[in-house]
Amino acid sequence: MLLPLQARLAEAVRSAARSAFGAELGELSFQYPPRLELGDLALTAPFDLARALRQNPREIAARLAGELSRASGVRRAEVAGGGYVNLFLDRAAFARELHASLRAAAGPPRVPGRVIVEHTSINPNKAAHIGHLRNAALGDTFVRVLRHRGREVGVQNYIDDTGIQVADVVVGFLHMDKKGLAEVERIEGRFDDYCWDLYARVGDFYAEDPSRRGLQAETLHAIEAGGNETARLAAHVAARIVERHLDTMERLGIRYDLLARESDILRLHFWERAFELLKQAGALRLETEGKNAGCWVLSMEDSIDSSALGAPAEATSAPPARDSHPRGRNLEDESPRGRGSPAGEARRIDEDKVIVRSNGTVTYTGKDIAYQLWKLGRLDRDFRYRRHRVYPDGHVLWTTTSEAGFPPLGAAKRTRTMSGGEFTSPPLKTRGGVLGGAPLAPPSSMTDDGEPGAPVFGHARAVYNVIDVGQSYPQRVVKAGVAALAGPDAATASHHLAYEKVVLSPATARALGYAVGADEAAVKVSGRKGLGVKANDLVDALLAKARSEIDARDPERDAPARERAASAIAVGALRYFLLKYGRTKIITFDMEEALSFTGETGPYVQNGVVRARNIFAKMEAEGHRPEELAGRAAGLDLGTMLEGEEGDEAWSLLLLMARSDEVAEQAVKAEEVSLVAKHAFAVAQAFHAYYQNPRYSVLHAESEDRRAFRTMLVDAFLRQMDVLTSLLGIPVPEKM
RNA sequence: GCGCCCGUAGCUCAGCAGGAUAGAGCAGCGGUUUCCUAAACCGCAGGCCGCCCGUUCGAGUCGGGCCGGGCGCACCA
Repeated sequence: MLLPLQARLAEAVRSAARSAFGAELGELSFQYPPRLELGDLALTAPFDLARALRQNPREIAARLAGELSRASGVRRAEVAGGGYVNLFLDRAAFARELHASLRAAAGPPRVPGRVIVEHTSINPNKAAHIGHLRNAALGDTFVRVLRHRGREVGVQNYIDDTGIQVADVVVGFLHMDKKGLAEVERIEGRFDDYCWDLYARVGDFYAEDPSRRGLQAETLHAIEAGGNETARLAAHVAARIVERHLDTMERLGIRYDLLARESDILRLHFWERAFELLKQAGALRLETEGKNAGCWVLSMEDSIDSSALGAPAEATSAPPARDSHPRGRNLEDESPRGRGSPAGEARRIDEDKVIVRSNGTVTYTGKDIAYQLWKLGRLDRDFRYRRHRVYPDGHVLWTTTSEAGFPPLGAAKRTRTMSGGEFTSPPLKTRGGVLGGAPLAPPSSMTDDGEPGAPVFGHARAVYNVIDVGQSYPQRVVKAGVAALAGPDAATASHHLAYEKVVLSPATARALGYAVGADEAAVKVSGRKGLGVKANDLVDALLAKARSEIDARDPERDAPARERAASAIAVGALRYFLLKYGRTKIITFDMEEALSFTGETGPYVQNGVVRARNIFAKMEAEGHRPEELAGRAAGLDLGTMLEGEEGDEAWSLLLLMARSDEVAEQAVKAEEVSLVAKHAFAVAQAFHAYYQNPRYSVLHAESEDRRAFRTMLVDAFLRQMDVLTSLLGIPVPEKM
């Protein structure tokens, strides 16, 4: 709401600067004076002009203030401090417009082009833990904010179903537990928890006898080759764990559009194609001597313009130098250091990164380059798709597939073209045919291939990969590969949304049964050791806490209502907890703190909304019509209402709410969703304070006009919070 | 060695496209419930913004250099 006004005022400032000083101002931003008495918006442009013009900033400010005081929407403008121009807005007009726009709930204009956000991407070999939740909460919230700001977003969850982590669990089943596919299928209960324990045992199994690592390699090869019992077991494990992960995330309101499986990337030969293209482009070099002899390497030095890689040292002026990280996967384990790389070994910087090993196999990074190229619509291959699950609201989650019946790109003619793409590769063979006995319907308008009705995936204008910061280096390699093949623009379109890990507080680690040294400030989560807080356990603990709080307050509440509220509070508490920290901050997870429902927490935010709703409920119970009253407020003398002590307080609340869109926009630009969380808290806090004052009672207002005015304020708050809580994925219970 | 992240109140963190007396939450102390009641509100106390130098009219915010902590720099993912 504030954004259009700011744009208008910025234009007025520019034109004033032009006419008064003949100066051209670039981007200018508004600030907020520290106190309401000083003004509603502050302008620091005079300082910039003063430098350029070598004049006194206060004099410049005076000229600008004169111009701006005539701008529409501005009541007055005054010079303050060393040369600020402080603007006082026309409160009545602003309030009217704000309320109208909140009631209309009009979104921002659509921003053309598809955006892909990849998040979660947990190895499908064990239960999700707190670190994975941070990834998912971050990604999911970023998606919500992007959509709010008009982007069309596709959410992808990458499933590494052929990787070493799945192989380890398979080793555990086959060689430790002596269980084959049939036995594993019969395992009941929480399969992800079962594998969690098993995975930890496999670590010990290898440690006891290093030669057992051979089993790992053997298993991995069998999985990649496919068509054997081991591969079928791996597929079963991965598929079952993925279901558990999806269920876990569903508890938190986190959903996806597509599961992108690594096995499909392999079987549909994405890498082979990317390899060809990379060789053609001269991006890869076959090393003939040295330690990388026989490998295809990607040069990290001269690949392309280094600014496109977001090289950290680069001080690019255009975008805020925030995006200095490439991308990777949701790493959950400490890297197995200590084996074969003794400390103190010479560590010279590698300018080259091996993409294809001397034995001809491709590295993870190579596969990732292919996947990233596909996301950007720069690979002339596509997946086949089929429906994976339908969420309760009807939303369909698709999965990639390479199975027959879902013809890949190249087999059928493609109606939708890829930007600049050429289809030189031979069509892949496909058997076409039937699905579940039913003949395949012709492709829908949205899709060319695969199961009918699949939307277009890939072909993104921008890609955000939510991956932990530890993988910044491999992600830079991916970016370099993309740059080498698709140019700097494609690299720039690839964003690594890097976030720091979650570690455990000593108290929490001890509670989990781990010995913690007195000098340790934090304990690292370790999937290999089975050390960590499992996501479902955490949600369960939050639920239990919420239930007991509800019982203490309102023992009469019926069971379903109680459960609904407990769930909302648990989810709200957890999501807010995960979102309130900046993403580059290591979160030291402490169970007691996470279970807190007071202070700067999700429940505090929820409670603000519930209290506002209570006002309306009470009004209705006493025969008032809040909706109607709020609508009538537009006809009030808002100018008078917004004066005086109450007027000031109401005004500051309105002004704060009005900043929401600006905050969301900043969150997108800075790739920092904690801004939205902090803002939602601030708005709730302002409302709590206002609400607390009995003199501002809506129900017991001194006049009908006052009541209408306050009703409008509460109505605006509810509508704004509806937006903000949705952005954060925080549900609001009917009652607290 | 090179690179990245972090270092702000006792604790956990905001603030960082430079701007007006540095803000929250928790913990502590003291208040506020016949009220749209408290998962809340008000007040008190608590800060060489790691250190030094620089740029600037102005630095917690930018640059350089240190110090401390974490992470990365595989033919692992």
